Amino acid sequence: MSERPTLERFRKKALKNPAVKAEYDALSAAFEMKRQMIAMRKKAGLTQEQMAELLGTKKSNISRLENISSAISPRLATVEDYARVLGYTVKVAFEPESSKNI
Amino acid sequence: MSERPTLERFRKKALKNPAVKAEYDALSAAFEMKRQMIAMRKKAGLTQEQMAELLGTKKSNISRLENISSAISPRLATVEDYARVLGYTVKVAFEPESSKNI
DNA sequence: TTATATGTTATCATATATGATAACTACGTC
DNA sequence: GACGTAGTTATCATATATGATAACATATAA
Repeated sequence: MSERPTLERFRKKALKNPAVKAEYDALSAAFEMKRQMIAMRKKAGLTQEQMAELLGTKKSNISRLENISSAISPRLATVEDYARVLGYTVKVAFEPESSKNI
Repeated sequence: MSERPTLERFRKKALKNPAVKAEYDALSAAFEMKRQMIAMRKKAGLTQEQMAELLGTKKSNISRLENISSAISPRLATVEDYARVLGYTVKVAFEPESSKNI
């Protein structure tokens, strides 16, 4: 099996179009989330290397996790671990698409 | 390499203790999130099988995703896909642990 | 009873996230 | 220039999420 015809597949394919990717990033939860994660880390006065040590990993992995342009969609547990060592908890909320301007 | 000494490892190990697991579930973002996901699907009047079709997968996978007791920590993209077909967007928020009672 | 619908669970295969390492850029500072 | 700091990127290995299939439980209806 080479390609699975899922929404996920479509997503990956569409993201190869730079214009689509930019639009998608702006809408994706990951985009704003990563910005918040970086802000939290910096507010705590930590470098990626220090953050990596707190999480038992390496700075390169933290960089990948925080990178906006990264194609990875992290596991919820990874985001929770990151937040926890900074003293935060994670809340996931769902908003109806129809409610455009909150 | 058999065991990686990460927080994730610790988490997996601790979860084998039922009491720890119950406590952890109550605190984990995934716990409440999955409850919301199920509620959204039912509000839309969809079965797991219909949901699976919308997402290009199978009902057994939807069941696993929605299952509270499941040890899986889904990818953010998976949660977003699930929400999208139901007409929702996903927001991830971080709350300081010190703010106990919101 | 026999179906049918809905959801669960187990298993295996595949895709993807994550870990580790190394090399690299860019920036200051000396 | 050399040196250190902070972050990035590429690569490979491993862990885990996800896909598909099948079997199962349970309820409801006929």
